[in-house]
Amino acid sequence: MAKEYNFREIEQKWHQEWVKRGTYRVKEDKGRKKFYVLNMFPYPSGAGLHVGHPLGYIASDIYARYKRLQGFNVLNPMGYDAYGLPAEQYAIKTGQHPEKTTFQNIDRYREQLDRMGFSFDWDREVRTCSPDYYHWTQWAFQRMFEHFFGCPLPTSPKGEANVPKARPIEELTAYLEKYGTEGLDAYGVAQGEDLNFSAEEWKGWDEKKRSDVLMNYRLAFLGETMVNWCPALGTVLANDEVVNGVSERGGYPVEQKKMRQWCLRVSAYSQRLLDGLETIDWSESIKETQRNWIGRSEGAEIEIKAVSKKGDSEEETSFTIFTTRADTMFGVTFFVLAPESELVDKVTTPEQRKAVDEYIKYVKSRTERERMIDHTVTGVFSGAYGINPITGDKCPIYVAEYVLAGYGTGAIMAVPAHDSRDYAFAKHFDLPIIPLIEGADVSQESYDAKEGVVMNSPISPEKSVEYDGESLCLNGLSIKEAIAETKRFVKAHKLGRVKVNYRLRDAIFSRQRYWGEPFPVYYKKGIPTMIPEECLPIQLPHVESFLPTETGEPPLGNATKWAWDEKNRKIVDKNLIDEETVFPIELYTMPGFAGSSAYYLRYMDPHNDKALVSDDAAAYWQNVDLYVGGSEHATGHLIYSRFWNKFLFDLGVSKKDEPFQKLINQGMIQGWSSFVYRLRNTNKFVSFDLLEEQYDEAKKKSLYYYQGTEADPVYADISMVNGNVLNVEKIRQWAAEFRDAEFILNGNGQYIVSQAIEKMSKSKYNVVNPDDICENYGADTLRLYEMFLGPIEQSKPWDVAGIDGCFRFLKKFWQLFWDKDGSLAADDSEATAENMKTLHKLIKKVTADIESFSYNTSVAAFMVAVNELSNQKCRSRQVLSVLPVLIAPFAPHIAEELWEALGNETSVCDAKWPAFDEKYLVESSVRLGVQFNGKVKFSMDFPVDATPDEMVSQVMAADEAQRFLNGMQVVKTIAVPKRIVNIVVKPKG
RNA sequence: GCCCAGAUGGUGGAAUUGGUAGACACGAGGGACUUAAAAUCCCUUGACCAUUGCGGUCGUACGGGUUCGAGUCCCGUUCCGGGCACCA
Repeated sequence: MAKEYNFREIEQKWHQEWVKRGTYRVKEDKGRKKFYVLNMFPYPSGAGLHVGHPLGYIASDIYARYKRLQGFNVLNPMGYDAYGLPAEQYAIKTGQHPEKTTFQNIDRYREQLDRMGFSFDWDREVRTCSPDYYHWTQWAFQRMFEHFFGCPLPTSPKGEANVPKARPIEELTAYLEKYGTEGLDAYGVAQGEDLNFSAEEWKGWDEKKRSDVLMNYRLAFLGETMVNWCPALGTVLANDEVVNGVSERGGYPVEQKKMRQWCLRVSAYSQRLLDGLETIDWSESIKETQRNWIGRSEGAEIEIKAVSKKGDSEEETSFTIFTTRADTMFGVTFFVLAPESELVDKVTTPEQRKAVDEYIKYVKSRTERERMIDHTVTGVFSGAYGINPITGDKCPIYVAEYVLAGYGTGAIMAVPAHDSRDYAFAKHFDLPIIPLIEGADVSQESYDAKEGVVMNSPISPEKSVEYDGESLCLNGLSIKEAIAETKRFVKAHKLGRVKVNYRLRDAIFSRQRYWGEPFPVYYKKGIPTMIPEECLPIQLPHVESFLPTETGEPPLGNATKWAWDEKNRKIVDKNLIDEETVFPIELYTMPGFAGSSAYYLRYMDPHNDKALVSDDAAAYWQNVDLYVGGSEHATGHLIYSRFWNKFLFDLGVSKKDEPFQKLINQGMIQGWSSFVYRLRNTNKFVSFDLLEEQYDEAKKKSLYYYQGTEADPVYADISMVNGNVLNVEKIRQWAAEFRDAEFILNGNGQYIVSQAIEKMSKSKYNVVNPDDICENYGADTLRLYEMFLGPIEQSKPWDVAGIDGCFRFLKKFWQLFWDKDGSLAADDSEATAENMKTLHKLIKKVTADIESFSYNTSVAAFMVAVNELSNQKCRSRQVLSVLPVLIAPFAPHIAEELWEALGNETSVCDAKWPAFDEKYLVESSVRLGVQFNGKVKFSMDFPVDATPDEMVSQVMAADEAQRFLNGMQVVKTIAVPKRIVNIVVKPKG
């Protein structure tokens, strides 16, 4: 009897062995080079893992194992992102406390992960919801609170490089004490607020006022921001949770509300986040996404004088506009303010007051979302006029919602000829349009392109105001030159300044939720104060009622023991609050991204209770060499994490400016959703091929009818379907709604379902569970198959059909090592040249493929090699003993088993990755196609080292060539060694 | 609207980066073994024409171009996916 490939036995055995031997435990080892591989840690949802989850884990595990075989000291950890909204939603849905469900889900995940044979060092596991872990989330938050961002101040320690970074807030307070805001260069003055004061003023203020002022600079700060507030749900909602002004869940009204929230000053790091992208090895598309998100734009801020007639007198104020098109100053025909801008109130004339107030009321009634979708032109005249400093023209100032308060200065100059939004507005309000680019036709639409030659700038010389004897003229310049020239002019005559703006917003950092990190903050007489560092972590109190409350009180308000006793430095009952020594603690919790922002640092030193990470560990592991995860985190986690790391880098905690050197974005594995069709208002289901399709233009989807009755699609579980044929008996047992249903079958007696490729999700009943695959084929087959499916970066639907091919391959691979009688086939016979060629071809291919993450082609290379060796009847130990090492990254269980069978006592993980030797691959001759006029006519063998001349003369001498040379003359010959021989001929004469 | 990435057999996907397109796998068809099934093995499988032989023609979304030679490079078009979006 041949020895059977018993994957169940093998895999179980090695799971136990690995644990017993501690095969995957990692220690810092200064003698070896480190390599840090990381997956985005999973969110343990109630549904468990589906086949899509392991894709990235397998890919990174292959790389980690490969690097280890190459002699690197590899860190490959795993943990759980366990705090946040989904965990809480799941708990609410199942009526269980999140503490309970989260730990249940984690256990289930662990069980599933363990089956797949990953080389994770579980001793380093982190859970964001564990106090040992969030201790350091809270710690980092406190440090952000205690820092501001900027270049060294005169009050900073001497000798610091003049680069902007996080600096202790004490340097700022020392400055303010000495100089006030005079000459201060620190990031973070609140938008639109005039924050200038003298040292005397500062000294005169009380603690509360100073605290408020410093909030404008702290990297973690309390700020007033507009949020989508849903009173019925008692929580803030994200933009995507609001649809048409009502909550997505429940349809409750949502209002715009200004709320005091904790925020992180991510925007301070805009330029560094942008610059850092140049130094990391990420895909161009994800870098581009981040660049868009950061949204740097270079432009100019220009001061505009405004006059409003109030009664008989004229009142003069001024405002600042931001533009990237300084060259279009001569085309300005009006100005626009954002409705939320504080200037609106200042400039509005009494005559226009009523109209403006009404307009602002209307704008306030609209949600952020409505404003995004609906671009109809709205606006109102303020009654005031702005004076264009370049032309001296007096242009009306409008208030319109198309100008956003949060970007730039909340005020713009409108150039209808060269901006489509201004154009639409000008047409609507019948305002003049002055074209500025030669040849641009602006009678139908604006000319927005940044190409062309400037004209009408000015229309006539007197239309350009003189400053110190100089007036601006841009006529004849290209747009680029005109922009530069205008900037120079504006700067030289102090009409404004050159300015860079970023779209990146500060992150709102608090949630009215229970299941998150509590803030280590208490309110001492209304002043937010940090709980002393050595008292951390502040543990999340257990509360029975964790649901958001209707009044908007955060659930932490239900905690009875939730006040800070400053004197005794501990948490006490909130009834003891006296505002003298016992103070209320912050009731908000941190958002999901708090815990996931620096977890990669914690893996380096997960049990340290003195620091987030020890200096030694951080110095050894540096940063993540290879990070694997979904691209959906491009503008979330991957921005926050980079921000967080840069902050910790400024503090010296993190040793690298960028946390993730190389990033691979694995694609999604989609599921095949299946639909059965129920005739409306009946319990009859009709086979899909019997339905008539009609396309509904209004709903933009197909509707289905059977004998005039509309049929509605209903999800059927993927396990009920074979191909596209429904197992009727099975579905009757699956859910009550089908038990007594009538199924109308097609002519073949089958019920056909319709199918769609969708994201794998429990609610779509298209989830394929990796456990079933492991059960039927084994983890090695699953690993191999998921890699074989295609490039890891690509999204693709799960199709179980091809898995047999990988299973067959592993069986063949296994059989290579065993004789018919079940004894080991490997012997001491010498490997043939053919054997060695196959082996080294494989080594070369697999090595190159792993380095470039082309795992699908390396699996194919294995299949070819095994077929060849099998045909060669190779028994040589010289060859066979290399194979388990090569396959170990992909299929570790079978590799270990064969490695042991070959008589090795150590784990295959500690073997050495084989080097390929070119000498086995060198051919004595190479077969090349011979072309005439670029068409391959026949093939010939050439010596590998043949020169072009030799190749050509060999072709000319060949009998086959005479056919094509007959009656022809040679025009040209092209011969590239090992590549191609081409003879260009044409008829003689 | 702007930006990014794509389009190759019935299917998933290869192609040394400009050098014989379709590796490998699935599916399909045919055959061997078997009482039978499963498992295993062998052959065929881009299209069309020829098939008693060689073989020939066309083919990488579409239209052009560069080149001895293009799936690969350039220009234009169409379609699909992703991101951003009154960001001045």
